[in-house]
Amino acid sequence: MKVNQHKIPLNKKIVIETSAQLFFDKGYGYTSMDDVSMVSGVSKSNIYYHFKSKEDLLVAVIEYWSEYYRKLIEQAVYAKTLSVESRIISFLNSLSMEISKREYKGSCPFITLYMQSPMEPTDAKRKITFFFTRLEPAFVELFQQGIDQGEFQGKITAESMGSLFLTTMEGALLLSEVTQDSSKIITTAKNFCKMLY
Amino acid sequence: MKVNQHKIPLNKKIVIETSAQLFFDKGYGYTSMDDVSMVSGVSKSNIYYHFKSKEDLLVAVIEYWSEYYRKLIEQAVYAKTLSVESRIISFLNSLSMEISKREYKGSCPFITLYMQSPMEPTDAKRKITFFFTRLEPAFVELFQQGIDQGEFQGKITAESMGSLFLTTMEGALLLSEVTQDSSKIITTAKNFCKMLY
DNA sequence: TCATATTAGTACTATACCGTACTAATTATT
DNA sequence: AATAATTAGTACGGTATAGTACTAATATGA
Repeated sequence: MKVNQHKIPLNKKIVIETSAQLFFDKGYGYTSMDDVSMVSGVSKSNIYYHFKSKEDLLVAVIEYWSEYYRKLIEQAVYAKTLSVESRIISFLNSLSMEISKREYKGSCPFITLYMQSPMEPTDAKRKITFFFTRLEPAFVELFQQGIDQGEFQGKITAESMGSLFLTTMEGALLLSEVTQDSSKIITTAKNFCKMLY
Repeated sequence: MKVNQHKIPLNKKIVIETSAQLFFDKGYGYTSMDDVSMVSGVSKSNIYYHFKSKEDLLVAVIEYWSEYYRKLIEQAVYAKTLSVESRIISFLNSLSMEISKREYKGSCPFITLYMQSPMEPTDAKRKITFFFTRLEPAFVELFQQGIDQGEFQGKITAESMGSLFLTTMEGALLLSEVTQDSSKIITTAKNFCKMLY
């Protein structure tokens, strides 16, 4: 009846999930370790038992978000019975639903956290960079399917399409936050697809 | 022979320009008022003579960047002898030159500063939102010219094009920083234009 | 000239917050 | 049962930093 089969201490998981939300909502710099302790209900001493520093916790949070989005995107890419555009739209719908749930605060955790990092290279920043380099091929594969199935015309290569799409949607996520307009995500995606026909 | 005709105290200007760079490079939260004082060479007491708080200084910095980019974009939009694409490319070239000058740190000051702001609405955040709402019509006008001159086909409206372009380039700026790849800006723009032909 | 605005310097306060130390209880694990 | 891992609690140290107080010098403008 144990929830926790893999020896991951329960509190460690709670702390990661709590601070993932807090860092995302309030920002890394505006979230104190005492905040994390209070909101999670885990004692501060226990937090420092699991994480040697706040930055160490940040790295764990980034791993958490990486895994979270990796799964989300995997679902979209491998639902091969649907058209590429409908897979894109359903993926973005789940994204924009989450964003409106959090009242337009915090569009993309990776960019948000990267921008809140210090100038110096850190493990956190490296992990974020790595996430994006891993992400692009997934989108390229998606558009390759779209080209192969004749859904999009091959005016530009699948590589360019995937890269451009990722870039565009990243911009849409951020601008939807800055302009408080969650509809931007879907309209951007639709316009993008229109240009590909 | 006075540089300073409009009664703007010299030090005030120096402080704004210095902190514009520091906030951009190091980040708002990682820049102390003592840093600003040391780098600018203006005494801290004098800084607080001109700005009642650090956040007040931030607002001035955002106004500075707004004006800076407004001018840059104005030049691009109203150089009507050139083709739209070449105006876009030359505008983006000046952008990416600046970015490589600062060694890929700090892509878009507005997004960077917005992401570093606290959750609560602030004057700074409002000014950034305002900047982007003002920015979009300028790009729309640019693409309207492109359609009118037959440079782009009207597969989507000039409104959609302008909005999509702004979104895409914003994403390119950010991802060029996160992935440390300044070429992304130009390649993104070129691919974007290719899709419009 | 005289008032006002701008400047530097120095010292200081208040506080938020990361991280540590230590104790002791409780919960796995073997 | 014994050992190790996980947990809470409490208190505190150290430091960075926003902002203030006050004095006094210098520039500016009327």
